[in-house]
Amino acid sequence: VREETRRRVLKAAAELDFTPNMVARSLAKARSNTVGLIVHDISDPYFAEIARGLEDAANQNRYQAFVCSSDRQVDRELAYVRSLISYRVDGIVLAGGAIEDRAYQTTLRKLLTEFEAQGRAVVQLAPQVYRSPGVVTDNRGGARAMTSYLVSLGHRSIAFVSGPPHIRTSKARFQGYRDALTAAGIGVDQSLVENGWFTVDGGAKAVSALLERRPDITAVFAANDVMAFGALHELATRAVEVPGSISVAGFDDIRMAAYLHTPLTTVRVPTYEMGREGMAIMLEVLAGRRPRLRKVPTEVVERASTGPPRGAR
Amino acid sequence: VREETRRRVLKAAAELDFTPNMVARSLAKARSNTVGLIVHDISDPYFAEIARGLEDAANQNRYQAFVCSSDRQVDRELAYVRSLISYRVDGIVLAGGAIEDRAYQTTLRKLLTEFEAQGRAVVQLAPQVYRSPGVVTDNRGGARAMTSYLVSLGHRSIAFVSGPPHIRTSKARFQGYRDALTAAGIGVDQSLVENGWFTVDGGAKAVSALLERRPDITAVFAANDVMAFGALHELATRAVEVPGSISVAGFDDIRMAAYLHTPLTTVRVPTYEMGREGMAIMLEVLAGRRPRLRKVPTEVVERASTGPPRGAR
DNA sequence: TTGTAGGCGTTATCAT
DNA sequence: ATGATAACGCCTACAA
Repeated sequence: VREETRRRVLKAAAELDFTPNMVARSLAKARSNTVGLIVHDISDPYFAEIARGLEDAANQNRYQAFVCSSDRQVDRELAYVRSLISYRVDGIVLAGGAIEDRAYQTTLRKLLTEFEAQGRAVVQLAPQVYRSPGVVTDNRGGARAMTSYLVSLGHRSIAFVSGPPHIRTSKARFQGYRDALTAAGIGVDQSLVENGWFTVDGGAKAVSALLERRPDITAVFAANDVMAFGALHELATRAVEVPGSISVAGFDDIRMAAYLHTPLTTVRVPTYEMGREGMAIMLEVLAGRRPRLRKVPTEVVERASTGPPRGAR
Repeated sequence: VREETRRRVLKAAAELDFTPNMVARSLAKARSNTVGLIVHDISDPYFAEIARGLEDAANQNRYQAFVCSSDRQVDRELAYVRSLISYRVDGIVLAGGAIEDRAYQTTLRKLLTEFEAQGRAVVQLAPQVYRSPGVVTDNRGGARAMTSYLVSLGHRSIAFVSGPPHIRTSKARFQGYRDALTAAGIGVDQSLVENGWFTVDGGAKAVSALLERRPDITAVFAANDVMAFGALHELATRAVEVPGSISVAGFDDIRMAAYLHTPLTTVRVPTYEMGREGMAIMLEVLAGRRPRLRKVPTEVVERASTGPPRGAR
């Protein structure tokens, strides 16, 4: 381009304060520079942190991100996927764990296969049944490590507050709990397990139910941090000492976890980084490469909410 | 439309599994059915809850929402606004408080005025200098009410953990604090005020600094809940009893506030509803109406973190 | 009721 | 290096 022409064009653009129209560009290029992020609930700190990571990476690459909260409902999830496809997003990031539902899975696979066939990208940030690149945490391993840690502290009656039963992540974390108990020669007792729906309130209620049923428990392992919050609150309400009387552990290491009155022992999941990484992987796919699904290791973060069982030593 | 034709079209559409192209539709209609939500940080629970409210309302009206975290930086904020305009969003929702910066304000006004001139909508969910419909909370009144409440409990040395100085919301909440102290015949002492940047960590550090400087304080009023979290944590670390030795109050009433070890006394702000309402207002504007800026009252929610000053009774 | 032409603002292609 | 033209997929308007 000749220098003078260049100058003239730029000047004219400035005078008419020309604003490029991404819609027209998207239509012409068949690329929209947008991503869709499907989460279970953007107001859940875990997903909010992932969203922030994804957004930062997207923004740095001149992408805009749509955020979609499905509340783990299959119809809403599919409606969002369809909508994102209509909007011709370049990629879809599945941040929540797979929902176990046959019909849903079939439809989802069909939609996403077709989507990818058009040169677009699907990235997962939690175990999905649909095969796609992404980065997922070792849910089972993390839960196993945490349970083993509690066992090593001397606990034998460890309650488990689980996530919703139809979510794959819930199942994996429960399996890790079972693995460790089995390995320690302690069986899994169903009366020690209660669903907390991955919510604060659910966590509080679950602990309440568990205490009624099994007053002998010395530790509570909540399958995510928000439920652990609820659990801690319920215990505080009942004036049960933590960790003196009951130890509490969580999973995810959301930012607030370190700032609780009794800082929470938990399994670290690098949420923000996963979000960033998710976008990076998407760009790779769009560039024609074929990154693999990566599994990031988890790590037990010991804080003040856990200790030996009461009566011990 | 004739019934048979209709059937034939639908059948053909199904066979070719036709997916409407929103990009093309947007170009043709000059309406994209998308909204941009600009927040300070989507991983901050306050904004995440607003986002969820907005998203729900958007979704129900077949809109998709872009989320943009500016970190309260003027350049990022403007870049996001420009980007959203490029993407031809139908509306922009400003969820964060105004950033006090002359050049930024001027540019923002220019961009948004032009944007609105094209039949698009701007909605504010926090006091902006740009005039637009929306719903904002009574920050000053809420802070005044909370401070008065603390005074009524008998407190005289009330520390204030403020938000970033260049944010209008910070200023309003500080003014409310000052109003109440002045009304009570207690002057504002700058050594009782410390910036906590609206972050958990900032809140913890601020309390730390305040305790060094003014060991005589009997109450801490944090200008938002996340800073109050940090404050509570710092106090717990130092084994300072709450509310026995020091009372703590927050602002916003984010969901977690009720679930802390010591449930937090705070000023309720209906975040989720504000998000929903923001989208509703936007649709009104787009429908040609001219809704006014609404102010929602705030309310002090008394919980366990506050009580009379130590020594009193 | 159905069919057809033009335009939305870009990009890509092909001539000049 | 530059200019002209045909897509991109949908919508609106008008004609048949």
